Amino acid sequence: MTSILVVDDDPKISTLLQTFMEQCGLVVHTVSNGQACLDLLQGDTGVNAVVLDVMMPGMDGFETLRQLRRTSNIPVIMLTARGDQMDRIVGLELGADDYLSKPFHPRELLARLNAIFRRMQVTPQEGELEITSIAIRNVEIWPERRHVHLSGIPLSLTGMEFDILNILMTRSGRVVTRDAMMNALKGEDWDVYDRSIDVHISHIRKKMDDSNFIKTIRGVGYMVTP
Amino acid sequence: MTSILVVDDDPKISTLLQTFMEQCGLVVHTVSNGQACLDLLQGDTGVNAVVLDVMMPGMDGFETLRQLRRTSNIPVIMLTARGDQMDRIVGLELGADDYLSKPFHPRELLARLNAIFRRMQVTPQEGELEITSIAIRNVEIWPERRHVHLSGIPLSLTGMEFDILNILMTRSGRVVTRDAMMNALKGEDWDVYDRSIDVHISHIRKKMDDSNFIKTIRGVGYMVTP
DNA sequence: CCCAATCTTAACAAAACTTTACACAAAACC
DNA sequence: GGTTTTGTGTAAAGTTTTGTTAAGATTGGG
Repeated sequence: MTSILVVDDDPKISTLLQTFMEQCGLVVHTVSNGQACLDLLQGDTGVNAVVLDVMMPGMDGFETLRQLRRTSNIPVIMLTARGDQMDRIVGLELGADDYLSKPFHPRELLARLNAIFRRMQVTPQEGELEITSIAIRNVEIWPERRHVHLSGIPLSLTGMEFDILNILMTRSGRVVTRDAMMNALKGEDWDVYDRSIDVHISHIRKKMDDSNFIKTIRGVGYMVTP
Repeated sequence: MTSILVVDDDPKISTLLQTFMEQCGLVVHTVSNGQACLDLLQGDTGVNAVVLDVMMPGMDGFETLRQLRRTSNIPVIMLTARGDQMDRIVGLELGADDYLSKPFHPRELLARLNAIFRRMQVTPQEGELEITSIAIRNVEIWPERRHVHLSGIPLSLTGMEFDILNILMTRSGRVVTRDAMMNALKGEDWDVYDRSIDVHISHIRKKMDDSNFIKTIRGVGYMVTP
């Protein structure tokens, strides 16, 4: 029995999706805000996928996704304002599995859910492997433990430095923009001068005594190559 | 090594995607019609995903996908006319994994491919342990790592210099026009005075201490011969 | 409340990229 | 062949972006 959680503050959409999907044989739960979503998914609830609206009062969809991804890789489809390319890209970078632009036909949502389940080919619960460490070249990082080793020797980083290195290694092989970092590290409501990140990068490089591990992609951001 | 098949009758799009994705370390094949796509995928070709245009003369994308799905569940991203909701729904119901509306930025296609691979748990790192390089005469280049060796000695290039050398070596034996370079390196919306490339070429030649490795094709562009 | 560690901002230095300018070379023309 | 036209090589100046340092501002523990 496949179970879906719909997170949307607009009851019209929630009930529309609920009735439509229930007719198609799905179990549907609905909540109206991000916090409730996180709370609900905290335990082992048997939910197979989440449909998450971006625009919500209080904690928005991005923030919800960001926090959700700390502990879970449950499939998430995001509902974005129509045609907003930025929303889509941000969502995918934060780890969304798909998105859907409003307005949309419930039928299309269903098609996408099917596509995701077919792709996964395994029941969602099975696929949750916990990452203990990521190793790239002579650097190994334990995200949960917040430890880093450089050539096997512990490296002492401050909180922000660790977060930045962590996000770069987690997304190795892809460029991470300063904006993406700020979004992933704190919330949208973090208006920090971009250059603050440059300073942290500089400090990390100095502590690592290696200016090449983190590459500068001029005009875009930074990257770690696997 | 991740391998992609692009199916599109428009050579402009095919080459644009090919150059962009090759820059990103993917192996890209292109064919211009659905039948060729099916023929190519008949055997075990090691292709990891298909990018399929909907609107093609003869067998269109839907028919191609339908026949493909009889024997394969390889990931397929469809390219649809912009904003055509019906196309998207039909495509997803036929078993497409995602779609992308034209016009789109190659970067977004890449983001979606990554999303699909992540979902499939075929993480790029898994297949990319092997370092692939292109070696021509006394020059060896590692596109993913962004490293170059000249006669076995590391050569220090700036980002733009590397990109230019990389595209010339990736497409060795063929002339690359300045326009093609600008398209491949940045987006279509990059209005730079052509001569900027000449200056970079000049710098590369000086750093390599070799004016013959990159040949000038007067009135056309530049070329590296294997 | 004070101190110390950390984070942010500001300012300047350095690097990378683009544009300009002119010398030179190749092709086209007469 | 000599001249004009066109395209390229490259030094140098101009612009943008990033690196680095150091001075505030913030935070959290004692």
